Amino acid sequence: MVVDQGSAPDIDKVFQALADSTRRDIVSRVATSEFSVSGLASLYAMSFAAVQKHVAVLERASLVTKEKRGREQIVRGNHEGLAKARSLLDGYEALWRQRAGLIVDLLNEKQA
Amino acid sequence: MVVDQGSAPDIDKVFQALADSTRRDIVSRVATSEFSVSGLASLYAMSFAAVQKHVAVLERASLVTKEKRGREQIVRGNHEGLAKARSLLDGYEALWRQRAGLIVDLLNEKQA
DNA sequence: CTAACGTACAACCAAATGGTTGTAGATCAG
DNA sequence: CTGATCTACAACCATTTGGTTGTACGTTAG
Repeated sequence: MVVDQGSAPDIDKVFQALADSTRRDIVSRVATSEFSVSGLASLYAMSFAAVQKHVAVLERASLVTKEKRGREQIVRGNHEGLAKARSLLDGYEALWRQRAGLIVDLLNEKQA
Repeated sequence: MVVDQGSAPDIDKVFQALADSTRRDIVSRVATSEFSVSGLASLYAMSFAAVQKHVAVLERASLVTKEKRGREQIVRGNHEGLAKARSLLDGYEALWRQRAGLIVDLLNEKQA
């Protein structure tokens, strides 16, 4: 398929991970600096375990990485997942722009 | 501001909508041509009602629009929701590039 | 008019999600 | 060593999600 970049389950994980405002906030914070999991947890009005789960979701989506440092786990932004999502949306954008001048579009109007 | 970035719940809906491969396939198909809901339903190995629900999710996320034509509902791509998601991801990308410690940054990209 | 088609929507179900509390293992400070 | 801190993970709960079937209604074709 034209738009497909990476396997569907992986893309599912990326968008699913981004579909939560707490997780998006974590992504934007770790994009510019490092945080321990507990450092992140102190920012939100929810339990440590809840934040831990959010970080795990982001990690599975390749949007962040964790690295053990002493007794802390340092969370950093990971470009990989973000790039996946962006390239997919760029693909849709390209399709969309392609549509404007497409005569085939008119021919296919009744097609199902 | 040129592009409205949208409220958090709206963004939630867009990413949530994109976190399903059937819905992403619908988005890519209606990006270039029109489909009735039943036309879309014939493409997937699931019930009409299931596809109807997927379209409803996409519509609530402003990723598609529906327009009644006779007894059919014509589904078209809508640029609005897509633009929302893209501008948000572009924002993350910008944060990422602003990040201090650029050497470490580049090393991380090599690994990915 | 009648039958078939396209849609809408409700009710139901299993699984996933987002949160909680509690327990336990490492690691650091004193 | 002891205690505080950071993390991991299990169990539990309410809500949402993604699917189903069934019913109802407007629209088009014959």
